[in-house]
Amino acid sequence: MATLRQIAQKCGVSASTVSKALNGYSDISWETISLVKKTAEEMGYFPNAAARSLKTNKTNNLGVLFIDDMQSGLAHEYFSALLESFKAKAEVLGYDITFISRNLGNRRMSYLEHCRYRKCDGVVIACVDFEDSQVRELINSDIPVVTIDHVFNGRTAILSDNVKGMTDLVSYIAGQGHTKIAFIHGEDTAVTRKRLAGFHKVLGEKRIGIPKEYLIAARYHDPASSRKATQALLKLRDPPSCIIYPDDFSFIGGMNEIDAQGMKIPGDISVAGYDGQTMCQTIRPHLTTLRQDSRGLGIAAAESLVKSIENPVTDTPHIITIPGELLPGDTVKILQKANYT
Amino acid sequence: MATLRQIAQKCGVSASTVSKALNGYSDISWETISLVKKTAEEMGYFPNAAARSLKTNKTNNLGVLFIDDMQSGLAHEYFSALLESFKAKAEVLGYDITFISRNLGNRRMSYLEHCRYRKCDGVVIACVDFEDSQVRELINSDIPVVTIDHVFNGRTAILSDNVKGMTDLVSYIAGQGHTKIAFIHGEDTAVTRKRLAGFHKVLGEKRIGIPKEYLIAARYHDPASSRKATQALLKLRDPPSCIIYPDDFSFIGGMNEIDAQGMKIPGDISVAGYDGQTMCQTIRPHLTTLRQDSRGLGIAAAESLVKSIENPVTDTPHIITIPGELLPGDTVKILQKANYT
DNA sequence: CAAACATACGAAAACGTTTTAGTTAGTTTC
DNA sequence: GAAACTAACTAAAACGTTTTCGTATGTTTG
Repeated sequence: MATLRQIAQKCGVSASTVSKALNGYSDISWETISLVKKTAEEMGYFPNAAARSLKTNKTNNLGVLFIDDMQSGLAHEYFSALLESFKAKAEVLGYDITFISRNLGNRRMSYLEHCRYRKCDGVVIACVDFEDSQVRELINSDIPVVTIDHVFNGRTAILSDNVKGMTDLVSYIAGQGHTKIAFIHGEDTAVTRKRLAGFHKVLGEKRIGIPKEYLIAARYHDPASSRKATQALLKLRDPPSCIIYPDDFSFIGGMNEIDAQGMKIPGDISVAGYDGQTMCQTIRPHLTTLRQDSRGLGIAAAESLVKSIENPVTDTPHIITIPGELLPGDTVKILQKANYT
Repeated sequence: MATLRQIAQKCGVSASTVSKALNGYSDISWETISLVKKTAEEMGYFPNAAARSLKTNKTNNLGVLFIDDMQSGLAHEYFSALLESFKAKAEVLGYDITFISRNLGNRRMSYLEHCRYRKCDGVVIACVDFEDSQVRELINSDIPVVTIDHVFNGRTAILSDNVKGMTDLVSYIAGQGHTKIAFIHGEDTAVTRKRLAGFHKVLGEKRIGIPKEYLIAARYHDPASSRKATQALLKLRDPPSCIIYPDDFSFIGGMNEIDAQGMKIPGDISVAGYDGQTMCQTIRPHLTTLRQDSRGLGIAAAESLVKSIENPVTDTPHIITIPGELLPGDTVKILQKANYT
């Protein structure tokens, strides 16, 4: 690889001049600049990232902290799309990405240490146990951070609009005439609480009662867990006419149970998911669900993070909420068209 | 962050001594080593990756070249699992990973240039157009490379065993008494050719004829494309009793068509997929398919790549074939138990 | 006892940049 | 025509390591 010095030699100027010419300094003549740029191009010059970052303390590298242990990290379509779009946007903005983990080789290190070791200019955090002390250490550090689907004091956060999403979904279901709506929700997280809020809001406004048994917890992304919950719901003396699942994948577990009971969707029971996973929009019947704009989240995260890196003074922490989109699908039966209130 | 010099000062030795102590040189006394290590620990020392790699020309970074344009990169469960396991294994071996792309910021660069810019110690290439001239440039470079599911002259490759996989799958189907087996195969790639070879091998051995119309091309991972192919197959005067799809996701398209025709799986027609995607093992009926060990591929890739980086002399290019596993499922009807030959 | 050898350490150069603080030469200004 | 500017460049230090080649002791040898 060509170095600055080699270009300098070929152009008959000093290395500093070449550096300045390439970096747009104003005290270099136009002729020199164009000569240098041309030779650099010819020689296939690329700056040595290590040398540059050693000097500038900037790496043009963004850390990505997605789950660590356990599987579901990239398996979740929600997160793989998020990562994909984040990466794409980061690239456009001139940044590469590096996965942050708890240890490299036999060396044990904290997330923060890993970030410092690799000198990440900023970090995006998602899909992670936000109570973890190492995560908190990172969030409380001086490294620019953007979190996804979780808000921290004084930090920029990108949120999928779970309140509005759930509101839209439940409004739609109620609008089809359903009054006996059950919600199998996920574990107690910030996201879950938002969705519960949306759920209660709509039913409260419409004065639709919610029997305690209609709210039941399951694990996210775990069809077996949702199947069990479905079973419990179907056994009730007064079973719901519609079940909302924690996510599209979990719905599959419910579907299996419904099938096993010899019931039909949506003839005998209506269902809805949450996510907008491709697969569930491909199989029949199309699942009624709320598509989360995970690509939008990824893009917003990259933009926000880079902005906070490059304009540390003018940029102040903020919260961006990305709306989802109702996908009506075919799994919610029309009981009676309610008059829109 | 603490630097070597600060540790040196605290210990009353020179920077070189600290460096040597930390890197296990033999000309440092045991007492000094332990003193240095202790102080380094106390001061939370981590070597500056940039400085180190500037000097050693080693970054402990592996490049990952997965698809560039178009979506399906990480959406494919096959690739997301591959990436996940590759990353995990690489971490254990002391390497971080960096995505390689065609341009950073407004700068256009080739894959090779990106690798050089980031000084990747090695690169894994998968899920990419292997005919692309930039890909070939990278493969022909002096950077250690491991390719996935494609063999290049003089390069280490990790392959999912498509010949054996297809052989096992078709043997199983034929073993259930099927003689009219259609294969909707993907675009013409190395993988497709291997699967076709396996397909022909089994049917040839069993003296089962293959009408031309039973071999039909579709696009991988595209249910619409497979649906069309399915439609064509079902319209035949002598339609197959079993259809093999290019992959599990494509099967969904076929399923929709079969459904639309009012036919039942496997009562009226049998089907099989390829991949072993979680979703298709969760819905009912469980898809008969061949699970590819994508995690195994990722692990093998990381191990091979690191080995070739760290032992450049003893390591010679090789091909590793990772077997899959037949998942019998419920979508292939037993016509008559054939006697195993 | 001189010569040879070990042992434990340090000085200094080097990696390829960026950036500050000059330095030169030419041009205005009064 | 000296003083003050300006334009265009360069020298050199610095970033934090690694590594080669010394050097200063002390210990064996023959």
